[in-house]
Amino acid sequence: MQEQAESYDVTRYERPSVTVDVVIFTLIHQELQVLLVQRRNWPFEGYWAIPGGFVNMDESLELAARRELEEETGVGDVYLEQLYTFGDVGRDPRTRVISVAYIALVRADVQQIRVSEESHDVRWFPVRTLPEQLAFDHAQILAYAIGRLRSKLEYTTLAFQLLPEQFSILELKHIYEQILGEKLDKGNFYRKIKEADLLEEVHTVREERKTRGRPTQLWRVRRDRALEKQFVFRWREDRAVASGKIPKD
Amino acid sequence: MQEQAESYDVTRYERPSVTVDVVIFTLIHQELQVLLVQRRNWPFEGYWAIPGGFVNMDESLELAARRELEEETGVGDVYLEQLYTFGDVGRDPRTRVISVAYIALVRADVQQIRVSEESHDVRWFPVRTLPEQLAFDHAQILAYAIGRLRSKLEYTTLAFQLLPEQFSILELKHIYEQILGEKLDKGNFYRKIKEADLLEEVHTVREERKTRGRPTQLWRVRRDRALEKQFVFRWREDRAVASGKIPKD
DNA sequence: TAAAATAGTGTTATAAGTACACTAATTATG
DNA sequence: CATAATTAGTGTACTTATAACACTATTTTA
Repeated sequence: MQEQAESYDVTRYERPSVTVDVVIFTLIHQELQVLLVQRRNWPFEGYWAIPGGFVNMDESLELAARRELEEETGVGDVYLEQLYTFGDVGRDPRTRVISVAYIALVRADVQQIRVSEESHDVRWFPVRTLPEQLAFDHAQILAYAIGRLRSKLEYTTLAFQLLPEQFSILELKHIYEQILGEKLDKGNFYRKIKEADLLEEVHTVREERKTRGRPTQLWRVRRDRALEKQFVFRWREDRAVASGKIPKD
Repeated sequence: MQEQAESYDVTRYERPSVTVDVVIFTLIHQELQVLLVQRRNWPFEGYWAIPGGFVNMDESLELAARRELEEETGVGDVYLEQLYTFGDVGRDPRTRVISVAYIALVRADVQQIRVSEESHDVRWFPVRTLPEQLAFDHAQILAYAIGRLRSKLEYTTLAFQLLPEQFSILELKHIYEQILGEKLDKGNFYRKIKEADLLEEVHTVREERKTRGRPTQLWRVRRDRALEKQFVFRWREDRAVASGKIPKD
């Protein structure tokens, strides 16, 4: 109510609690996975939930999300994006809670997950085999997050956030297939990623080979192009995003 | 902080205030306009601002936005969509305020704006001639809203929310041009909107003519198709949305 | 030396978007 | 009644992106 302030009194109104929830994605075993915590206390004791926590008075929303992420995974420098704010009245049985949801993408090779005091357990779940019941309205949040990730992948370079520093083009293609949920043509994919001129060859080989066949060529993202904020590698040239609207509970 | 609740105490933490701000768009004189209120009190006294207000404990965020909208414009049944949540620490000098911003689209023929007690004035501003200084971080919110509107128009039927019940195809084209900021080909536009099979003819004529030329054919949106939630009329077949990220203050 | 895996190239077909010229219908006005 | 003006289209050619799929080339291990 920013146009009101006659005699502004901070304590005049009862206030909702504000939390941030962070949907943390990664890629393990070439599969898209999401981090969930198992609740130790009422309500929804024993249920899996999206990690989250209160916003402190002296930190921005994004900072709160980064802190929360750091507490759960020990990971600092990651891609983070605001998803949606969930604020229906009955979504938390304790009190009125408004939750600003974020998406985080962390690299497969750097997760260091911890179990906090408030949780029984912390685990990565493949998005294709999530627990049937989640705490609060977290199933809805998660579904929305996956949809957003899928659609954003089609017009951004977001996929690289999930890959290690060095990767092969077929691995990159595999990520796109995982998140888009469809097979892509190998030849077309090679052509397109080459045309984008976004990658540079890495001249080391991976490990001792055990399989036969031509060895995997490793690549990394060209620093100079990645820093151009304008540049994106689009798998499809242009594509619509899922509607910003969300289904009702 | 939904996974914590050892001995949950509602009063344990200091809480930020939560408001909704509603960026209200309409079309007047074939131009895209936005509703702003002029603040009567400190801070930013005399500055123009996006209308908004506190979220009550017993209403959802969307309901709060609808209430706020109704209070400022008297309009009830409109398109409403959550835009983004702004929560930086210093954005309101009075106290910590987290603001969930919404976009509303109202029809040009139904605005009944009122001046509330807290405002000097309420006015529609063409988006091309906005006040130079806005209150708080509202310039940023507004810029983000216009960008979102522009990109969503390309893959939804959203434009119809701005038109009166009856309209001509050239008027529809004009809206698309206004919001997209580019000229569109007349022939291609006719072809495309006809193919979509979304409109039905209205057999009344508009008013007494004063200009010569073939009279304007009026149309309205077909009820049966508009209700299919899946259906959208895309101006371009597919198009990317502006990044969900927002520039820092 | 053959099999297997990566790393490509070539070609064709389809569809969507763009640009622009052109036709047709209907009205007011001199 | 002729003409200008305005709405309402149609026709067509060009370009580009996507998709499908066959084919070649390279480099390794067994």
